[in-house]
Amino acid sequence: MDADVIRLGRLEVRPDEFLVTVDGEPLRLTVRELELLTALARRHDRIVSRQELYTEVWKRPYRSHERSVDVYVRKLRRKLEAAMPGWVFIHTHFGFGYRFSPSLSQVFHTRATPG
Amino acid sequence: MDADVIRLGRLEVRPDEFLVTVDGEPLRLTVRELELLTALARRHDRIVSRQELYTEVWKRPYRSHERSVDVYVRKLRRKLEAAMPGWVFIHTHFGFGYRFSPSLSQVFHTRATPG
DNA sequence: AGGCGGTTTCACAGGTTCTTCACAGGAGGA
DNA sequence: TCCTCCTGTGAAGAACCTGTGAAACCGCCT
Repeated sequence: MDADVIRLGRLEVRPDEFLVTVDGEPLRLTVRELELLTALARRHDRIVSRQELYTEVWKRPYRSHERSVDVYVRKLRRKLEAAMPGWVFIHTHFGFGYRFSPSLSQVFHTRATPG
Repeated sequence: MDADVIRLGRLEVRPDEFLVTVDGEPLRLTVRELELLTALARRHDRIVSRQELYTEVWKRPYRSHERSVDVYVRKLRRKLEAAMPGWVFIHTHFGFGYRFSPSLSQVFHTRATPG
């Protein structure tokens, strides 16, 4: 069932080993965080609904108004940002769900307003 | 229920993936916009009444004087025109409804009126 | 029992999208 | 042409969705 390794640039996810690394350095994640990240990474570059993520990770029926996915997206974003500053990983698709696509943040091109 | 892919020239609609592309580039649509475009594209080259579109997309009974379909046709036309300038996608059939048929705009052949 | 790390739920703030309205513009018939 | 009905369109408030900190909850260990 588990793919061996999901490699996305500097990020590596090894579900079978309960391990995620950035530049080879392990990321300290909890069980839920790891499972959600794995579910997202397996579907990288595709929009995935909360329902699909929830039923896969939490293994129970999804109720609308369920916010656990959002909360764990927040936790993942924080840890991923800390490990790779300036990168964005989890993109929100309003009304649809989330999409996992590591990409350099636009913010890095801003500068002080001239004049 | 959902057809996998609706392909119409440079346009591709993938309802199951919440995705529409033009020349492979994703189009940024909202939920309603995607649903209406999907409903239209599934019936391409046929005239479809507002009532049929409304009951399929909005999933509630249609009232005459309902203008939501018109408003969303406007939104779709704008985004499609931006993605493929010079093309017309949604044709109005006065008194009947709309028809989805990607076609090159007549405007491209106009010139200053002679005489 | 108390502490601890992790998970779930809650509440509110902040955004985005949807619906409705009002008026302008256009089409078709008399 | 004039009248009526239909469609195009911008705008505003309603409705809905997401971000987020923090409290509540839970199982485990000491």
